Order: sequence, then structure tokens, then C-alpha cells
Amino acid sequence: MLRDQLLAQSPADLVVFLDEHLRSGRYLVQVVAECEVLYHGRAASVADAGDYLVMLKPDGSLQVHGYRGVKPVNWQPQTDEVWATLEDGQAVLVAERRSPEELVRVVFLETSLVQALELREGSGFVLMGTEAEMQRALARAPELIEPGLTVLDRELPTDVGGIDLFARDAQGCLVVVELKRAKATQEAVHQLARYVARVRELTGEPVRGVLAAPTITKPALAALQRAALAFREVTALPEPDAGPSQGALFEFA
Amino acid sequence: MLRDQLLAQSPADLVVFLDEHLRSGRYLVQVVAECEVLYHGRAASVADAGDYLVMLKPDGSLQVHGYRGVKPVNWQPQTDEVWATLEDGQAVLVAERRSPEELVRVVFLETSLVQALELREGSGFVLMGTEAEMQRALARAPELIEPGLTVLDRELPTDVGGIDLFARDAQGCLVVVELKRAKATQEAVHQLARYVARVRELTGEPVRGVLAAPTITKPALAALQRAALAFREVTALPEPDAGPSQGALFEFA
DNA sequence: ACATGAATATTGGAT
DNA sequence: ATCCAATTTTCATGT
Repeated sequence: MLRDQLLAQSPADLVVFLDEHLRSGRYLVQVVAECEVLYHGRAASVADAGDYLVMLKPDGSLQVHGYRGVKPVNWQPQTDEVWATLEDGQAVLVAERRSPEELVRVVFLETSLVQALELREGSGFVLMGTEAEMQRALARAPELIEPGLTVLDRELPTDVGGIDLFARDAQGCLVVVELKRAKATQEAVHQLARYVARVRELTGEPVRGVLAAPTITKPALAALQRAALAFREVTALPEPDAGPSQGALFEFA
Repeated sequence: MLRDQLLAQSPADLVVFLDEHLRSGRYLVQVVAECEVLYHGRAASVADAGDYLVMLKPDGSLQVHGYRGVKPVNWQPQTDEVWATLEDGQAVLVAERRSPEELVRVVFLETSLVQALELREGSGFVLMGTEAEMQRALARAPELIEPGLTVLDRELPTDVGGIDLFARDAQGCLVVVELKRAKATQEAVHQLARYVARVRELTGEPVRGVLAAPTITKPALAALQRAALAFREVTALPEPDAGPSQGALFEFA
């Protein structure tokens, strides 16, 4: 997978290396160097001279990593053009994209390492415990929310947003369900309240609101109760020691 | 900055290398390999055997990069423990964190490259064009929103969220301003409507609502007008050809 | 530790 | 191209 590598080369050599390996669009290129980074686009930033790891992927995406954090210091998703030039005896890398118009510029002051890697396209990847999965599972087994519930619609669009699950309860009352895969916050309560109010207006019927999530913040629970809405605990992933019914329900089919 | 590097070594050597260089907590370690990745925590995922670049930073954060995208395929922010072991003749890397309880497990099937880098702590970094900056600038020069406006408060907390700018207009009417550094969406309109309604309830006074952003989506503008709220164009960054007043206003002091 | 909200959010999906 | 909503969001900040 390692295709080529240079150690402590001259700026001119670095430019040639980058030029060659970026051109093909087949390599992931890394440069470890002391450098300065400028960004201008949706926002703008300046990073003073420091040690960074610059990663360029074959899709034109760029990221500049510091010594900590998952998030790069600077980055740029899928750019349209990437090139390297020699300016005043220094190697400079520029990545540009249109729409939005953005530019990242890296000046390499002292390069330690450059390398080109070839990563074959990844194979299978499966993610479990998403909100979409939760929604499918609860649509199939709405009794997990409450007994006697009938699901009328999923992702029902209204003029104030999409309702995750729209249902009718055992007594025939309309129910709006808002789902969260993680701890529900006040924002989720506001969303639910908005949907419930709108459905009441549109139908003239009484409407109940249920927030279904694995947990809820204390302030959110208070707001929920003030608004006469309900919380129902639902987990996105089966517990390690969950019973077979729960486990089976949320297993990936 | 490159401290150590191994090419195409045995699983046992890989484990030794990882063990040595992870222990100190001073190195950024990378492994380029064909590997499988398992994740279990807030969600769960499985990545089949494929080529990935695994990066471990000294803070315990982990990321597994594929051939495209800024976002890693798998990752883990600041873990509490990282270790490597030999299992059935294969090198295995595990990164674990408590709170939330999460685990990433990488099985290296065929390693191409391992290296340890030392990146000295970064120096100065300045970001311009944030919402906080916009807020400061507009609080100092509220006439950019409308003439005669007086700012009463910033980040004013209410029980339905924090109001970005709370003000009084030339006629003495209360004004709630919601700021967005990028294109405003319907969500911003909902937020603003909620604040305006709450302030009306609390004060009994008439209240105007203004959404200040560089642009707004078409549906959001429609919703804004239905709710009798106003849009005001405000840019987070000075235009390249902006006049001196605009430019000076938003310059980083 | 908990909660909130911004972000150059990124990314995928729907229209 | 636009717009919306999820995200293992991450991350900084305030309480």
C-alpha cells in the first residue's frame, strides 16, 4: 500500500513528489512538516508555523492534523483542484473548491516526511443503532411505545417539519412521536411541541405527543411536563444483556 | 518529526512497536494496513477487511481513515486506554473509553507501514467569521441591523433558549434578533418565533423578530413571512471588495 | 458531570 | 442545485 516515500527532501523535490502523486488521483498523500496554514472560505483562519500532518485523499479532500483531537485543525472536503508550487524557495500546497468558493494554502517550512499510499476502495461497512433503524423497529412493533398504538405514517411532512411517527392510540386519539437515538434535549421537546400544536390546528382533534429516546436531560423532562407531553424510554441498541425480544427487534436484518 | 518507522513487519513486531510508542503518550502513531474494524458504544459498526489508515494521537484519540472523505470511517475521541496484543497470531489494537462506554477494535490482517511521529504542540491559531464575532460586531454597531436600534442584552437566557441579541428599536419596540453565520434555515425561523412568542408572553409588550444572516433558504423566507418576522442580510466575513466600514467592522481586533 | 449550542460542521437523501 | 435532517457528530463553554 505504501507506494513512495521521501525523507527530509528539498522543497523542490517535495513539489515534484506532490505534483506527481496528486496528478493521478489514485494516492492518499501525507506530508509531515512544520508549516503554516491559511484558510479562506465560509470562514477564514490562520495557523502560525507549527508541526502538522497534512493528508490529501484521492477524492481531493484535505485535512491538516495537529497533535490532538479527532477534528483536523484545518480541512477541506472534496476540492476541485489541488496543486503544489515553489514560491520563494518554499513548497506551497493549495487546495481549492468552487461552491462554496474556498481555499486552503499550506506553506511547508521544514518537511520531515512525504509519502504516497494506495488504499483500495473499502468493502462492507454496517452501522447499527441509527435513528432510521429505531424508526423501522418501532413502526413494526409500536407496542414498545405503548400498547394498542397503530402507526399511521412515518416521516410525515408538515409545514413545520417531518413527524417521525404519526399514530393513533388505543382510545383513537392521535399521537405524534418524536424519536431520538441519543439523550433527548430541550430542542427535541420544542420540536415535538411544534408538531403537536400544528396537528391540532390542522385536524381539530385532540393530539398527544410522545418523545421516545433512551434518556432525557433533566431540563428537557421539566419542559416536557410543562407542555403536557410524555416521555417513553426506547433504546437504539440492544443492551448487552437484553432479553431475546428486545435483542431480536433491533438486530440488523 | 518522524521518530520510527517499520515496513511490512510481522504481527509480533507490530505489537511491540505499538506497545512501545503508545506507552509514552508522546507520539502520533499511524498504521497503514488491511484490517477489520469493530466499534461498539453509542452505536455499533462492523467494517469488513479493507485498506485503512489508522491514526492514534497522543491524547488517546483514534481515527480510521478510508480512501475518501474528511470524516474517518471509524473513530474515537480521547480514549482512556489504548493497547495492542497478539491474538491467534494477529495484531489487534483496542481503544477504550468510559463515559460513554465505548470500544474500537482493529484487527490487522496485513500491515504495510507503521510509523511514530512527534508533533510539537501547535502555536497560534486564529479563526475569523464565527457567530460569536458577528455578535460582538453587531452589538457594537447595531445600526447594521437597523437604524436606531439599541442593544439591551446578548445571549439572554430564557426558558426556551438563549436570545442572541435583545434590543429596542427607534420606536421603543422590543426586538429579538437571531443570528446565523451561514444560510438560515427553517430551524432558525422556528427558534426566532419561539423566542418572540415567549418574550411577548413575559412582557405583554409588542415584540418584533429579526433573523440576521448572510442568506436564507427559500422555504425559510416563506415561513418567516408567514410568521410576520423579518430578515436582515448580515455577513460574517467582510467581502473581498467590501467598503472600509464593513471591512473594519468585522476585522479581527 | 451535565447541559447547551456552534461548527469552515460533514454527509447522505429527497425534491 | 437546494434543502433538510441525522450524526458514534466533535468541541468549547458554562453551571
